[in-house]
Amino acid sequence: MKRPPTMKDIAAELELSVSTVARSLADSPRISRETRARVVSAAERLGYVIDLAARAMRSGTSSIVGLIVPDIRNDFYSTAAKAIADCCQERGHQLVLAVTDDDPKLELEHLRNLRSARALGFIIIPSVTPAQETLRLMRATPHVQFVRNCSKVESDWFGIEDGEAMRLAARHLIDLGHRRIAYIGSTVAISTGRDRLEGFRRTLQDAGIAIDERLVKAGSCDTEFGFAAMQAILAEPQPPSAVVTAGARMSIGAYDCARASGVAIPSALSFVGFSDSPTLRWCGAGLTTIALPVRELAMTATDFLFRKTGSDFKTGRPCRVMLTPSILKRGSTAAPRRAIEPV
Amino acid sequence: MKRPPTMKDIAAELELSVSTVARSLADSPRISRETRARVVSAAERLGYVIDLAARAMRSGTSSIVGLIVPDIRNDFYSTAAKAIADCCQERGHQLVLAVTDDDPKLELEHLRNLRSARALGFIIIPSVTPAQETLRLMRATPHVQFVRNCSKVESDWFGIEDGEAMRLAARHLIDLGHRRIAYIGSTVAISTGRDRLEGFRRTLQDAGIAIDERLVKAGSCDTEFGFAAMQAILAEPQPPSAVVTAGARMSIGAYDCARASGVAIPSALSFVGFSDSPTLRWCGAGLTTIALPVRELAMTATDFLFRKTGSDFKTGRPCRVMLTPSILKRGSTAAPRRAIEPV
DNA sequence: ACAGAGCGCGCAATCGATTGCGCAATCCCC
DNA sequence: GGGGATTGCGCAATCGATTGCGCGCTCTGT
Repeated sequence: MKRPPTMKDIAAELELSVSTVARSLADSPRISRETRARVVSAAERLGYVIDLAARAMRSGTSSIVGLIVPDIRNDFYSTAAKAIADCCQERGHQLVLAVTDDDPKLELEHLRNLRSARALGFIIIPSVTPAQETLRLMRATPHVQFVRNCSKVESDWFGIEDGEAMRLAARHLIDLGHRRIAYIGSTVAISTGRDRLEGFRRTLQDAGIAIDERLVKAGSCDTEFGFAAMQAILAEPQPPSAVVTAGARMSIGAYDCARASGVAIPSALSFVGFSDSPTLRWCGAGLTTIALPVRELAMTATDFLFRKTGSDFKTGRPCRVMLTPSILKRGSTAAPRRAIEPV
Repeated sequence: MKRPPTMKDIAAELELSVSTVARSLADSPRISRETRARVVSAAERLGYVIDLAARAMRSGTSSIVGLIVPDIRNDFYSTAAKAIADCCQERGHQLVLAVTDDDPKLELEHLRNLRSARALGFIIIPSVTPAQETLRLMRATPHVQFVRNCSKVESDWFGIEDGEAMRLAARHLIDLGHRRIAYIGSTVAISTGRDRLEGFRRTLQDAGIAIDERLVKAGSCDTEFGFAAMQAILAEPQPPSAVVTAGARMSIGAYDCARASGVAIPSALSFVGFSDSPTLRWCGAGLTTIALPVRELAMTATDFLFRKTGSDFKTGRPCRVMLTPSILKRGSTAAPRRAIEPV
């Protein structure tokens, strides 16, 4: 519990001034080789570690990087968190984890905290409806938006080709012979929800398939919604032969509901999940799913944030990076029982 | 990017001294009601937020809490992280996430960083073989050990009844009629690995069942080991009729291997998983698994850490809290094909 | 041998919040 | 009405690292 030694302690030990100690540890050229060596050795011996608070105060900004996520239990975000943590660790930054539960109030509070901590910058998956002040704070601090994009703030955005993801899913089902395909996704209030649904619609349209709006469910991002949506879809007089999901959590809920309802997958219903994790391979004969290059995306975003906060950064138009998802074809999709001829 | 306003700005605005501003915001009784109100309103108007670095410097300790985990993608740890993040958020602390990958070097580096940041304390799931300096740093900072216990440091420890967990698993299988039961767990170099194996052994012994050491696999904590261990077990001339796993990651790997090998679960092999997550319910007819009260445990541990760092804390003997796991009986366990009579 | 150049190091201010001490004004009571 | 008590606020130091400036010493060239 005793305080770690400071530069003052080292200076006293060696009968030097604090300035000299500071310059030695900073590798300043104005210090003789010998003195530097003595200082470095004494620092090590005494167990000196720099006081980040003092440095932050002096420099006006800390080495803290914020990560603002709706849900850390979500495999998608925890994978991203791991990648981001790795990047931060490499560069000697502290990663502050802020979980919002998609609650704008919590989100704002976390943003305020990060501002209090004079965070160097942050990576944010914006909540569905950020508060006004949240937007202001975002504009006032270097940051990147991750996956979701809140267009009310002009920021750099690192996302996935959401439309393409759904095109892959829908195309796969269409190729298998499905014509009546349901969609369960997140609200169109978020960019990702909008783009995914858009991609789904377009693909079906391009294939000349009419969309039954009763089979299109877009709502909240949680497991419960997925469950309820699937329930509603199964209760339709003319249930679909396939379902596409467009969100990791709701995908889980939807699949859970289908299983609980005794629907045979894939013989009675083909199911395309969203996002990937080791456990998903277990579902029945494995889950056909949309895989996202999460780690790559997260590392790209973090690197960019660091470059941006660096001194040599020229600010230009907001950067926009989109990585392409892929589809993992496994056992939860198959041709429909009776292939229906295209209309 | 412009600096947030400071107390000095507020003081200038109101033609007061910085001291008065500070005392007003700190709700000191030595300030008139009117002045306090003016200060508070000006602070709000200017968008003042306290500079945590300055406060940390003055007080000698920041409001940062460290969370040192081997793997944030593990559902067990991410659930704990969520609970801990919630606690921190409630109390206005920043949670710094440090992922070690069970690498002692990374672990040490993170500990050094937290010391640099003058962290208030930390919650650590110790790596398998912490470095000497890691132990020293642990002793020098308030912390609690979570789940795993490194007995080389006398700390407060919040864990689960590991022996009891395995007793539940083994007992369940024995009651179903199994007599040849394999064990796949983590290395006995960690406390949890030791205690779990111990619990497994004792339960079988108590039931008068001899243990075939060829069916006992204890190794690293990862998915790969689980896979390999299961492979080895299935290759035995006399394979078991049931398997108990004692770790979330290796449980996944083991199950994966069994499936890949075409072993029918539960008819040819009963399988007890470890830890729980929404997706686990999907495996075949659902996975029988050991459920751990993660959230409760994490919140208890965090609360304790806060109490410990508080001023009114009387230090006594290290605290030791053990919560009890439960077993979720689902579809991956059943009676063996031919019940074997007890020896 | 002397002036100027260059090297090595210390002084002191700074960042923002906090706090012990002190000063002035008002108040109370007898 | 006067002395002590109380109230309301400012001064200045402090935490630890960083940095512009300057001082003294050594070295070099002529």
